[in-house]
Amino acid sequence: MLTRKGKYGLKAMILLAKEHGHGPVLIGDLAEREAIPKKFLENILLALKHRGLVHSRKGPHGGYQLGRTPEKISVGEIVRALDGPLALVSCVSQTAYAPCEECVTEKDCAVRRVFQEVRDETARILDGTTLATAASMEAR
Amino acid sequence: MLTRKGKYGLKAMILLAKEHGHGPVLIGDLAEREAIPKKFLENILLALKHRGLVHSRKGPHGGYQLGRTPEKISVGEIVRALDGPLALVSCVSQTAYAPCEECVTEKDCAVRRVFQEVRDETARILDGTTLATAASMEAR
DNA sequence: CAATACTCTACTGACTTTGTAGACTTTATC
DNA sequence: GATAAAGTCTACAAAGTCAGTAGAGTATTG
Repeated sequence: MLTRKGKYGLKAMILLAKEHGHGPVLIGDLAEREAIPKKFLENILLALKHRGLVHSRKGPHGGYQLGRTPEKISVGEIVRALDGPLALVSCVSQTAYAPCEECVTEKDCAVRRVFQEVRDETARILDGTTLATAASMEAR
Repeated sequence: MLTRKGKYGLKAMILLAKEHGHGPVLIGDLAEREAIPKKFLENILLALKHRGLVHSRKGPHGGYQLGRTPEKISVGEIVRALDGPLALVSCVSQTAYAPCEECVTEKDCAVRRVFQEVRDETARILDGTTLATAASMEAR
């Protein structure tokens, strides 16, 4: 499941993509426009900031902006930053590989092979979709 | 994430597929061969039984067998039975659709569109892989 | 300096996951 | 029909995760 954290984060990032080039947006504005609890969104944006996906400015006229242009930020990056690896089993994760404890024969584990394919397709879609694409899907 | 329940269930089912036609297999044997806690596996097999994916026989010479031939049971069915819907967001689930509470404009929600595609690909792979295929991936 | 706005850590309640316990039912065999 | 084998079912518990809140701290503008 995509957690609320991930969903909220994606929605906020898409909104920031739409506002890209128009100066920083306040957490409060983001929270209100997307109906996200403000304090929760603070945590989310902070995590995104630590990954360099957003930049922030404090003080009056502060707020958040995308860390890169919308064309250069993928949905996959955001999901990984907030919800962790895309892989459904750790033994097929690219970003957080870990062998299954009990799995002796990883090489020919059918579960692994099938979920490797799922991961690859998921990554293809999510890493192939940028914020620019996502933003353009929505009516203004 | 695929839960342990799902992973254990898949492994047990693949083993049952390999043993298909050779009579019932004991829970204890399944548990030992796949290093699954026996009591936990009981619950898992029970859930699979309630979905008709396995048949059981009590008493001496009892045990579990597949409810259908390995060609007619998909990995997707097993995952759904044990871990629930494949969709990462409820608003794109085929088996358990539910609109996002906060989402006003479902029609042009970019998150939804992207995860719709992910769900469809995931379902294509998992529903398209049968236990027969999975079993044949593994060396005997 | 005062107000604005982001930063960071820690906490909490609810829920889910991963098991375990134990009493019960059915079936085969002697 | 007694006995042992084996699955059935409900309930419980510990640990972990999720969703959200609290509050003190820091940087910036004017």
